[in-house]
Amino acid sequence: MPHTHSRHGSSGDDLCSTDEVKIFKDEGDREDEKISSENLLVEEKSSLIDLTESEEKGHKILRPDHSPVFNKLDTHAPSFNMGYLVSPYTYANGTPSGLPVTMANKIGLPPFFCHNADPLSTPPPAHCGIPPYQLDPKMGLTRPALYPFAGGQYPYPMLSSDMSQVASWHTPSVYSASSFRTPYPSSLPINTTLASDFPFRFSPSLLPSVHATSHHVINAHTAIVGVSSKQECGVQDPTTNRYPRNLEAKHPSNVQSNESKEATNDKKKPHIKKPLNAFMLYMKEMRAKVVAECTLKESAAINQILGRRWHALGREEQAKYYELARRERQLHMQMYPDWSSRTNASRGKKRKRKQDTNDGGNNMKKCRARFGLDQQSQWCKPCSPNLGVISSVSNNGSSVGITSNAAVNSIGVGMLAPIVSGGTVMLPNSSSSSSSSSSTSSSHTHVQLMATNNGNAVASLNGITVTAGGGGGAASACSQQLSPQAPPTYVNL
DNA sequence: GATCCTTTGAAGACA
DNA sequence: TGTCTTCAAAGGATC
Repeated sequence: MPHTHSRHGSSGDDLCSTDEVKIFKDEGDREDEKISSENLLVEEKSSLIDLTESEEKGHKILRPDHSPVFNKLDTHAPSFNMGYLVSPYTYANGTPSGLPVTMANKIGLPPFFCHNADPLSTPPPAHCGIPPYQLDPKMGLTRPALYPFAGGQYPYPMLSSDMSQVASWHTPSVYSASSFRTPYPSSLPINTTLASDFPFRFSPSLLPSVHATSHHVINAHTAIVGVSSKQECGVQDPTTNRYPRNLEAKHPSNVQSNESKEATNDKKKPHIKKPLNAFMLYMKEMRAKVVAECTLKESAAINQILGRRWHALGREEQAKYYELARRERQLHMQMYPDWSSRTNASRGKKRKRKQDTNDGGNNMKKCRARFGLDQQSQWCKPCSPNLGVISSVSNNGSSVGITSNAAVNSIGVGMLAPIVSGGTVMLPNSSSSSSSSSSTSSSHTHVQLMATNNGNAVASLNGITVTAGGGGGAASACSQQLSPQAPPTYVNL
């Protein structure tokens, strides 16, 4: 069987040496619990995989609970332990702004603040693409009228009481069916043990009814997809002079005679996608949240955030995704015993240019070059951890995306704040500048926001007033603010 | 319309 | 054995 591997995660560990991720503390004493995956040795990660692989190879290790994974997750601690979960702000009606971190921990709350203030709305599963925001193709991420507050206080608690609602839909969905595709055909036999152990990628119709809970809002997306135009027969790679690996008859002498025939055959063959690895599963789950938290829409930027968060994820949390991925592979292997990644290795003409660092189309690289940042830098952040950047006004002119180095280091997202004259929003300071104190206020920086008539944003941080030009959210500071008229302004926090 | 970008992990190919 | 490459997802950007 092709599903054996001899490698364990490598690139991620490499990143650990360069990718700075600050470990934030909760208000409580959860410091000890926070085990960053960056601290994981390669051997440790390997052990995670080895453990599951040993099971995969038939050495079924006795585990106390093989119930659906998402059930287990209901009780575990949140994935991220950030110290700035608690908003010091109040609602417009003056009620306390949200749950304390400790409570958030108890309910398995992710460390994300959520703009969705509608307590009646149930955020959709990540894959549904319906974030609790209105996504206007022109205006970008928008929200329903959210600025009815008075007095200029930032009305969006980083963690509102409504977050319990968020928790209710987020936490179970970590491994819930709603978060993952259902790639396997119902006609294929399913090992019942496995199926019961791995329900999240089966639709209710594909599984015994016992799994068809109300939580399992299944996306009908399947791993078997029609052959798209991308999936053409392999061509010789001009850079490597290689021929696709999955087509044995791709030698030039055979290509001409077999090309059209195989192309026809390939088009008839359903494309069986690779099972998702742990990180992919994590991304699929978390993407919608990241999109909702900030103004980002570009997947590349979002993936950078998710990559950071993945590294910041505790070992235990990661292990669950590794386990999930292992089951994905296991099930995939059962469903498609003849399939191997080799099958998909030559889907199209797509050949990456990873080694080409002079790619002029890379906005991040452009931005780095413009601001003299090294290649490891992300988000146009300056090198100093004590610097921050106010990015830009969002497209609808009613909010401003703010990102600081601290925010990037901690959660990797920009903050979206409404522009109000005299409005205030807080940026989380970096862990280096925040003590272990439980005082929330000591770990945040107050930012005064003001609107201007020309669509720019004026923000005042600790008495320093800066102006940022129009554009998008935090990521847009990179992708859109390349105009010399409106460079991002860095300020000391 | 195809490809790129960006991330991590899995796995095959190759030296 | 180690290195390289591709593909999984995602969607805006670019060609």
